[in-house]
Amino acid sequence: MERLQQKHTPDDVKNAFRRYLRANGIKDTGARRMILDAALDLHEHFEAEQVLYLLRERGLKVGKATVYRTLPLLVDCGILKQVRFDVKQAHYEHAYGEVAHDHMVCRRCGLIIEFAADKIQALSETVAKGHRFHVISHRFQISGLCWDCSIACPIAAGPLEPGDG
Amino acid sequence: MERLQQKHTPDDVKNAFRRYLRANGIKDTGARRMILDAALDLHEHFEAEQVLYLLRERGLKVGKATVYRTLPLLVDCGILKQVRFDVKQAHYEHAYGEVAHDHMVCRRCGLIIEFAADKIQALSETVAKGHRFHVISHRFQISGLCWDCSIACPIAAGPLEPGDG
DNA sequence: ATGCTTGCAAAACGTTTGCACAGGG
DNA sequence: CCCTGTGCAAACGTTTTGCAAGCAT
Repeated sequence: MERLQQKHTPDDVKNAFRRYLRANGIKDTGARRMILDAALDLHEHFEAEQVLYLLRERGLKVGKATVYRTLPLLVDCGILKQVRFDVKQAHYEHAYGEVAHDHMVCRRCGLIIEFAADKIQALSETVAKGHRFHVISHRFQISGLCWDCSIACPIAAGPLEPGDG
Repeated sequence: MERLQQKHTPDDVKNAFRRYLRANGIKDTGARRMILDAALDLHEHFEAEQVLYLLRERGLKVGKATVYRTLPLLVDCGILKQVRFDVKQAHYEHAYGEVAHDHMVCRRCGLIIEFAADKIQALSETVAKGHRFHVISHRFQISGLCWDCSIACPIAAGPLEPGDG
C-alpha cells in the first residue's frame, strides 16, 4: 500500500543533500553527513534523541546541539518531514521520494497506521481555494482505537452529552 | 460524537462540567470552577498561561499547577479541545456545542482560518473503515500562505527535486 | 473524617543559545 | 585564512511533580 513508488538509494539522498548544501552556501561537514547517515538508518518515526543515541552507539562524537541544528536542514531540503503527534517532542520520518501519507494513532497502544494522503491532499486544495489560501502542506491525523484495542476496550469515553444524566 | 450545533449558555457548560465531575467522582472545587469560567471567557485559541493570567487579572489566586491539572479535565469532558500548532505549547479552544472545524495557518503572518470539518470527518471514517480503525477524533491542519502573504511573498520554497541542479 | 486537591517551588523535559575552539571553503 | 560550524554547558519556557496544608464529600 505504501511502497509502490521507487525508493531512492542512500547515495541519491546524500547527493541531494550535498546539492542542497552547495546551492545554499552551507558547509558540507562531517557532522552533517553523520547525522544524515543516522537519520537514514532510522525508520518509522524517530526523534532527535534517537539520532544522537545512534551516533553514540557508533562511537561518533556529535553534539546534541548539532543534531538539533541539522535536523531542520534535512526537513528544509525535503529529506525528512517533521511529524507532530500529541507528545511534546518532535518526530521525524523520511520524506525523500516517499508517497505522501498521513497517520492513524491508536490512543491505547500507540500503534501508528499510515495511509495514502492523496484524497486529503485534494480536499485541502478544494477547501483552501474557497478561502483564497495557498496550500504548502497539510497535517492530518486520526486518533482513535485500532482493531485489537477496540475489542479490548468496550468504548472509549466520548464527549459529554448535554442532556445525559 | 458532538451533534449539537447551537451555542450553549455558560450555565449549560458549567452544569455539564458539574455532571461530568460527579459522574467521575472528581471533586467540584472552587479552583476548577474559576478555571472553567476563565476558559469560557477566552476566545479563539488560548494557552494555559492565558488562563492563569486572566485569573490573576481578576484577583483570583489559583496556582499554575492547578490550571495545568484542570485543562485536561475540560478536554476530557468535551468542553475544550486541545489544538496543537507548530509551537511547543498547547493551545485550547471551545469545543462544547461548537461545530467541528479545522484550521488553516499562514506560515508568514500566523493568521488562522477555520473551516467546517464535515468533509474531512466523512473522509476519516472512510479511510478508517478500510483499516479497521475506530475514529474518535481527527486533527487536520493546512499550512501555507494566506491571500495577503501569498502576494507579499513570491513563492515559498518547495521541497528539493531529485533531478534538479 | 477521609483522602482528593491545592499551591508553591523545584524538577523534568525537549530544545535553544553563548561562547571558545575546530575545520571547511 | 576567514568565517561558518561545532561541542559543551548553561539557559530557556512549558509542563510535571513532591509535599504539606486545605477543603469537598
